[in-house]
Amino acid sequence: MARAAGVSPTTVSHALNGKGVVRRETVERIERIAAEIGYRPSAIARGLQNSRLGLLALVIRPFHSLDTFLPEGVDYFLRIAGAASLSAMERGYSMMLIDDPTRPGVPFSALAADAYIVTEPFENDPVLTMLSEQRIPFVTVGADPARRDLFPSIDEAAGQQAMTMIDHLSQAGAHRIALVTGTDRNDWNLGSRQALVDWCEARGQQPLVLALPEAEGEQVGERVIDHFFSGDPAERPDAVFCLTGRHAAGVTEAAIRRGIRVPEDLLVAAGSGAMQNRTSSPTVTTLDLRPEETAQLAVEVAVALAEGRPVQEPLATPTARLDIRESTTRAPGRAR
Amino acid sequence: MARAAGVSPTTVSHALNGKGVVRRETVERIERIAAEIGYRPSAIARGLQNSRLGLLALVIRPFHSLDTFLPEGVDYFLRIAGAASLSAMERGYSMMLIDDPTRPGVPFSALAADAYIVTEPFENDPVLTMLSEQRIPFVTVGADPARRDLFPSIDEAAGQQAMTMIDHLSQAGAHRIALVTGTDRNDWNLGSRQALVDWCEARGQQPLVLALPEAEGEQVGERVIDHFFSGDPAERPDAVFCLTGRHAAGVTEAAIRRGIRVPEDLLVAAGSGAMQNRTSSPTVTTLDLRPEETAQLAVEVAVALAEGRPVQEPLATPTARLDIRESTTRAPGRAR
DNA sequence: CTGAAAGCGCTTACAG
DNA sequence: CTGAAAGCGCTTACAG
Repeated sequence: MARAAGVSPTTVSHALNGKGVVRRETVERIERIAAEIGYRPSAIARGLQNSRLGLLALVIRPFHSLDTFLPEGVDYFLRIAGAASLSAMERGYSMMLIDDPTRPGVPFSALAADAYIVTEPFENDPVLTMLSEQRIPFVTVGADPARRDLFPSIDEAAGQQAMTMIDHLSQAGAHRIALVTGTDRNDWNLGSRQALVDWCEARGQQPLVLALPEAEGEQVGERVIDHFFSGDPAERPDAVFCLTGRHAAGVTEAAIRRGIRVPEDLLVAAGSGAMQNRTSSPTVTTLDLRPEETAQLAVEVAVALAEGRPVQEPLATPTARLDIRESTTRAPGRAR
Repeated sequence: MARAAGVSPTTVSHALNGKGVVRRETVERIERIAAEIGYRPSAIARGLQNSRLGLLALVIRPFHSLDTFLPEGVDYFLRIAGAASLSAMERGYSMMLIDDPTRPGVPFSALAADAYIVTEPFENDPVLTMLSEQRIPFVTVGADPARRDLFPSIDEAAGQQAMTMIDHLSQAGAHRIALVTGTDRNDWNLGSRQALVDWCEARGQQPLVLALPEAEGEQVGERVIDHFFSGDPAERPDAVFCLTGRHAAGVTEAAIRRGIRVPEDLLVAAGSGAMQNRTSSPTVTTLDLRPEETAQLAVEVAVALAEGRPVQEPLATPTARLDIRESTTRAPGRAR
């Protein structure tokens, strides 16, 4: 480019960036020639100056166990990703969706972001360890359960969200609530579990909790029913609260297959919604986690960190919205 | 790092990349120290060598007129983005979701991808012009209607997909099919329109076509009905084929509000599905464009281009799957 | 107003 | 086996 315009690289740089002092005509000539030959400064070379590319990365940790962003009917991750990409754009950043940046052989780019957003980190998550060791800015959505106040994080208040549902089930007539969590050791699973345990303790009940792999989706239905309904009839739950929508869908189906009526004999609810919960019969009550708002907040924080600006803590995700559906709505007078 | 290990940068580079010849012990020492101080080579500096970052970019052009990746109930774009990100990872690339890289003030990173995927480019799309001028590799999903064979593209066969639906409507009893396209001048809208025009011509009919903004979604319902049902009764369609699921949802609602029964008096179908088409009453027949497979193919091509490998043309998106629902299913004997 | 020099943090011939 | 030099494509003091 410098050669084409017959000037030095310095002048090209000055002219195109409006820095320094360059004669008007020179600027115009350089701009014209740049347009002609389709010259654009290399983003990489520019990034090298201040080690900033204007790039954010989103690491969706549950992907690790789920192996997809698109579990059938589950749009949570995609909604996070879409909203985060949008928010990033609005702030002049690009957003990159990556898997695990600690894996050997990741592309250069996976380590080149100015700041990272890590959703649902695991206990002692190696991704956070790496990021913090390298002093790369990051914010998590849901804390690392083992390092709660060590890193900037957006609190999910998993326990509080769980209580919203537990209260609802209780009001809907449940006396004995069983909880089905996933197996990932993240704040969502652990925090929700703790909330139920505390709640049961306060009422002198033994908590009924089962952890099953998120990835198994609807398939876990039979196992959940077997687990809670094969023992002492006095110990059977009258409500099952599954953290994932697909688990709840599977439980609902399995219950009905076994002749357990939903909601008459058993209330079922999910801590996060899947499409099938809106279309199944009965439809299933869920929590809408409002991932779009969470993503927006996360991007806001990530950008601040990338630019070295201070972040106002504490940060929290929006309160989940309770979508009450048939699975927890007993017709008055028809309750068992 | 070099200083910390008491060796030259060259040796560090050799040791960490397994290139050149370095004594075993030296390699080990360097690796140990690197681990200790959390040293990782800068992705940007490495990228500068071969101007490759291992970064792909996805430019979803309809975003321009839609202003969101998440129109209520429409998961098409997100499914493309999610699947593309996944496929990229599998091939050792990161995927970046960006808006319009030609806009002034875009982040450096938006111009730093090794190859671009542009979905649904517009006629004479400036994004393609810029990319081709700068000799940045790219592939489009759906051709630029004005430069059909100029750039590598994955053919959507919009006309063929439209014919699938037109044939279905015809078999379901339609004699007069109206088409509602979007207003973006892309291959999808233009190709589908052409297919209907040809089909009508072959049957000596005047084509009934209306283009309305994609972004208006369900709102267009009334306008579509007004447009096609206010004139000469002999000229009224007995089927409306909307390219977008939200348009179809709006048309179905509006028709019913006006006392036009669906499917008895009017068949309605959509060229791409939205959630509401599966849950409305009646449910609406749609085409499933299988965005995941399209995304996977696009990434495959983009990676090949980024690595300078030849691409096997012609390329085509998978054949859409027809999801037949109530809006085009007349009970036998009950048809008008 | 313009350009030669140094530097961003690495890698790659090449010389020792 | 190791390191000094050059270079990737820019930008930023600084000198002229």
